[in-house]
Amino acid sequence: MTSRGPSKRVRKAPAERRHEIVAAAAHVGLTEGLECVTLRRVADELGVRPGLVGHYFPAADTLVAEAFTAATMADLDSLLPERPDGPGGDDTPRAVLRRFFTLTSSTEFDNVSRLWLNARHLSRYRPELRDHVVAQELLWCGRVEQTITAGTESGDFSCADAWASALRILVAVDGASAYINTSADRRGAPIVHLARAVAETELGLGAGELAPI
Amino acid sequence: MTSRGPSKRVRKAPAERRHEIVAAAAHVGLTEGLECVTLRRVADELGVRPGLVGHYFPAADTLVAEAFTAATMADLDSLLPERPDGPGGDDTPRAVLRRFFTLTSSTEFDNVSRLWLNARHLSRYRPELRDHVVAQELLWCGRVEQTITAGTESGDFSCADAWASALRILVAVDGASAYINTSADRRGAPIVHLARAVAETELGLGAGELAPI
DNA sequence: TTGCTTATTGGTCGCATACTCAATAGCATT
DNA sequence: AATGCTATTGAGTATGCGACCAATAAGCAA
Repeated sequence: MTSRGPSKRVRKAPAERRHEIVAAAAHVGLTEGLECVTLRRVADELGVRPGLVGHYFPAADTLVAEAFTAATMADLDSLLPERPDGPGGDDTPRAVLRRFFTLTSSTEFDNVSRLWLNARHLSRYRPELRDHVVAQELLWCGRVEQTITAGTESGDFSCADAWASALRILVAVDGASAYINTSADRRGAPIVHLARAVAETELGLGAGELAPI
Repeated sequence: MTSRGPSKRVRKAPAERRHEIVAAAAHVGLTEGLECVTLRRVADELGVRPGLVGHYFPAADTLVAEAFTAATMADLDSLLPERPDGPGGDDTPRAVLRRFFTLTSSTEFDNVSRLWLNARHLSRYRPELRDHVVAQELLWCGRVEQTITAGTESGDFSCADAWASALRILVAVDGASAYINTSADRRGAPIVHLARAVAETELGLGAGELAPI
């Protein structure tokens, strides 16, 4: 059980404490939504007083923005490894994309879909968050582009403009996940595979070549 | 100029007042976001006291939900007329879709894109709004399906499953509009035409056949 | 004109948020 | 063991929200 009374105060190095706060904020944002990333909610998560969180983040917007980046960065590397054939698995670009589409359409990814939807809307009001979201969008798109380029060079894919194709593939992914809070039960419907189909078209592959094995 | 002091109170028929409130809430939701649809904000818009709005909407969620429906219903009929060849223009299904893609990718549609993004996220927390969004999603999809079916019967389109195609087309539209608050400046990029390209593929048309004249 | 129904007001209450700042106490250094 | 730096607390301010309710007055009907 979590400690009830005012626990003995623990003094930590600023860098460590700050990192701890961002991690807690990322967890709250991922599971409950970025609107719930408040000084009080994050402080509760850590068992500290709200004032402490406010001390490290004089503007709450900064905490929300960093929470988003922390949460999405974690998924990025697992979904799209920086070097498709680097250490940690000699996956072919085709295998990487296959895994990408399998994971992004699984229910494990639902909270991540919610987070992106959340962040893209909240960016309307919070400029600092907006900057972080734009940066992540570019990062993800670049990572997909890397994978496509690698596949084109190895002869697996046939693609004239890797960046444009990456853009279109991500549009399809984001479109499919837009309904996560409303008509998510329609997932079994044709929309789940739209992103995969778009990718196959973009990369000159036959239908089903990026489907899970 | 707007009246400053407490203007003489005006007494209206409940039905009229209620409709007026929903219209004002829809305007606020469309231009400033559904989070700004509060009892106070809507009351200001109308020049009445917040208590009055609260009287007509004992639960604020209801007002937000109805505001969303009112705002989206207005666009639906202008974008996708119920009878493609009915009164008000003997447009062919092809012309209807052409206009649909032209309008949805114009900047005039930006606030509508923001509204949908807004509503789909907010549905996470507000069940009543969620119901309205789901209903609108079905309505829009059905309207696209109608147009596709009409085009298939007239021989303009070639489509096996009109409903599935309508779903995929809307996924592409929503995907393209997901970046409205973040990377909207990328609109000139290939993503704008993705939805149109998806539609052309789905309906067995050649590339560019749904492009603006 | 008088009276009555009820739409509308004005105020309050409880709760949650961000933000500020002096006071406190943990921990490393001396 | 004593000292000093500063991480941390606790309390307070200001703003905004939804919800509630008695008092008021607008406009219709008699």
